[in-house]
Amino acid sequence: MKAPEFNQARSMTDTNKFFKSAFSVDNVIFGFDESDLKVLLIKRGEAPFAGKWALPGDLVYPNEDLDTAAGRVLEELAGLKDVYLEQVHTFGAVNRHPLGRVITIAYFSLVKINANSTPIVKMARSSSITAESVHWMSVAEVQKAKDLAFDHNDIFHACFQKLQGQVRSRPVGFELLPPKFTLTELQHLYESVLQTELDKRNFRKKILSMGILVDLEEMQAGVAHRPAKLYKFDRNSYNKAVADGMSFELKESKPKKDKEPEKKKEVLASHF
Amino acid sequence: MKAPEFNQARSMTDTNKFFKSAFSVDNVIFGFDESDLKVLLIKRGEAPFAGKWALPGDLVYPNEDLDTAAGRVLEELAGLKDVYLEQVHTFGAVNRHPLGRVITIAYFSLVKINANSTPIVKMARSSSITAESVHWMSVAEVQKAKDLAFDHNDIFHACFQKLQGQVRSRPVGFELLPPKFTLTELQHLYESVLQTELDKRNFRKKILSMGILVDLEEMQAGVAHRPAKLYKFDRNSYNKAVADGMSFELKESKPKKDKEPEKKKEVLASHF
DNA sequence: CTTAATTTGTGTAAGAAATACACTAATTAC
DNA sequence: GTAATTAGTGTATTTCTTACACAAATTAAG
Repeated sequence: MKAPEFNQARSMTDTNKFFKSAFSVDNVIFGFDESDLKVLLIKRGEAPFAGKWALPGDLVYPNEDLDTAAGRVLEELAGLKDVYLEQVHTFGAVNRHPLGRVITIAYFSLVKINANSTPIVKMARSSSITAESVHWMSVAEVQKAKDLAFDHNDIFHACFQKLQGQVRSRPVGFELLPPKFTLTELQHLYESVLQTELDKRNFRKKILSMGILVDLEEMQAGVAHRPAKLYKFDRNSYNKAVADGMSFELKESKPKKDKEPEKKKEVLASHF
Repeated sequence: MKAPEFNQARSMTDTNKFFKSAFSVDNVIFGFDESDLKVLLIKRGEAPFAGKWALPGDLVYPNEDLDTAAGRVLEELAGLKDVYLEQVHTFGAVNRHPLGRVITIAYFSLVKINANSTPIVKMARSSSITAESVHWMSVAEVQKAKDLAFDHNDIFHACFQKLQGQVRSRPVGFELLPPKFTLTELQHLYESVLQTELDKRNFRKKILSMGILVDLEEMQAGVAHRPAKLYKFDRNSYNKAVADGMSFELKESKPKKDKEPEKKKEVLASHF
């Protein structure tokens, strides 16, 4: 496995062989639409895997930092800058790419779909990302179908798991919401990401007790029912609260109204 | 790092700029010695950074998986196989390596220093890792000095943080202990990794209540005081417990016997 | 302009988990 | 056999988590 290939490579006159490897970034772009968690996928226009859905990604330029490359994918694909971006894992199985040794650094990013009329799916002309089409697909669907190109099912899975972990322990959920949001929207977001149900009163009590939301003294407009208060996330308060030892962890689950009480309750929060 | 190969690469005719890059793995190898958490470092024998301490690492062979490469570093350096290994983060700043574009995938691994007379620091003759010497250095020292080669201070920091997180939420601590251990040893391990003090009675209550340790009905030998019971970690019980919703999280801190009660108590467990 | 439909917003009691804390028991070294 | 050292153990208090139901605000439809 090691020495032979290596020596072979070293003694080869064609030094290209040894360096016939490259690295790419792939980006699992999450968005939250009304009440559904979605991922942005591209339909591949060329081989390999032509016609298959895949994660947007690109080779990293020789002079480009990894985070920059991941951000570029987002910008070229959707015209979005300054987006929450987090590196997750590097996938480097020898045969993961049919055309050669390409390892890929996986990122996830969080964007506000609703923000202001979704400029998404406007690929820059200059982009080196080739896609036949671009589509927001529901996370549940991607999870079920497991039909992405390359090893992108694994990558998606790792990134979604990472997102779930982060959302439970860091204030990243807000990145998926518009700046002003209602507590119900926030709760639905958590429910989508954690794929569970939460108790309304307990959720509100907990999140408000952290003192990281500001009541904007403003009401939701244009809804056909009692309007909700609008809040925003306040990063300063958050930083202070953390410095004072505030701890965040969402764990609760709604009672199952099924037949029996089943086994245990604690569906969530099985750390360890 | 691997100067020869790399120079070869640089001198090659620039057929393909995209492939003029390489990837390496770097491995933060943790060990627990009596009561001290340590890291295995190498002293570099050649430029760049000759004479500096660095993390052991190597270029990844063209036909080698990333995890395999990280494992190989361990094996060549210390003759250790089947060691706990976890990928942490990929560092790819354009100028992180003075000789060219080399991104590195960082791993941490957990080894049992005491196990049976520490075969560590016996570099395989065949190894392509060049080091003048190898040394177990205390984590605290590395943290304080911040004097490692390349961007290895950042890498070390990321890996140590990851270890701290994992140890709080997964049963990885046992990888640092011999198969049979006392509860006090286990507690000291946690204290070293989390850099805090824990309350003896609460620690025992908690860890025993999880039902993941087996009392070996055997006593510590060769100590000049009351001998302690020996335990081992039982992975089956652990898996069962997790399936039943058992949750692990270590949070407590010992009372400070300082002057004042200071601000808050909860020094640990500031997730979020 | 009344009624139906929808969603918001709120409190409390019971149970579970976390925390703080100090002395006796077992062993070896001298 | 006495001193030194570390192991081992229980409880009360406080804090956090959980379970749970109804009145208030608004729009849409008749």
